Amino acid sequence: MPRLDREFFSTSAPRLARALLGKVLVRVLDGRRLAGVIVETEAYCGPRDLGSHARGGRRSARNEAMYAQAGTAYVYFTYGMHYCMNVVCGDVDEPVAVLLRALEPVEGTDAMSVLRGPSRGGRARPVTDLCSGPGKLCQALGIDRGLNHTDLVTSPVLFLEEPTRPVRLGVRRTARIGLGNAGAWTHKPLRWVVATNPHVSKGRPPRV
DNA sequence: ATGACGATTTACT
DNA sequence: GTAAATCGTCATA
Repeated sequence: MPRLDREFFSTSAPRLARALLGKVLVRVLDGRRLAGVIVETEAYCGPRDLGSHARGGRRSARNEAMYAQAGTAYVYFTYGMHYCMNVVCGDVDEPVAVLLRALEPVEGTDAMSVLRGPSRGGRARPVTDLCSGPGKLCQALGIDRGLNHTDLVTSPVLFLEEPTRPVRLGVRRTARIGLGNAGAWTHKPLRWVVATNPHVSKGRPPRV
């Protein structure tokens, strides 16, 4: 399927967050394709956004990728044990990005299951537990700090594609998950969810 | 140098 | 529902 190009990513965070729903995230690992349809995203809207790592214009080694060109991956480590992946958008030096929060696995689910590790009792994980959260999807696709700054437009191992088939969408917007005190930005509807899809994160069920 | 905390997940009461 | 796990980053001194 055709890859998403630079132009696709060169927009605002809210527009990209909406546009990414239904697109396919592909990770090539050991020559195998691991892929999932994006079903949940969050927009981070620049220096004014008090929920963003770039709030107040913060710029450091950790969030440097947010300032790169559209189509760059921003992967960061958090809580001492999890990675989260963003797709950078906007212009160079403008720190705006979209957090990928959940995928519906479509290729390589067996490999994802291994990467996620055994669930309680050693049984196989339900497929809905493979990529239903920002940390989970990074673990399931083998995404870690080594992929920070990856150019999703040109990389052979991490990129985005159009879906093979049209995706049924029932899009809802809610407040973002897990923010500390983000002031007036805490409750802005900057999370996009395919509400009817069982692979969304458990953070906060969307109203249907 | 030190301490608080985080765009989370999991297990346990 | 509550708490533990676990460590890099950032603010404060």
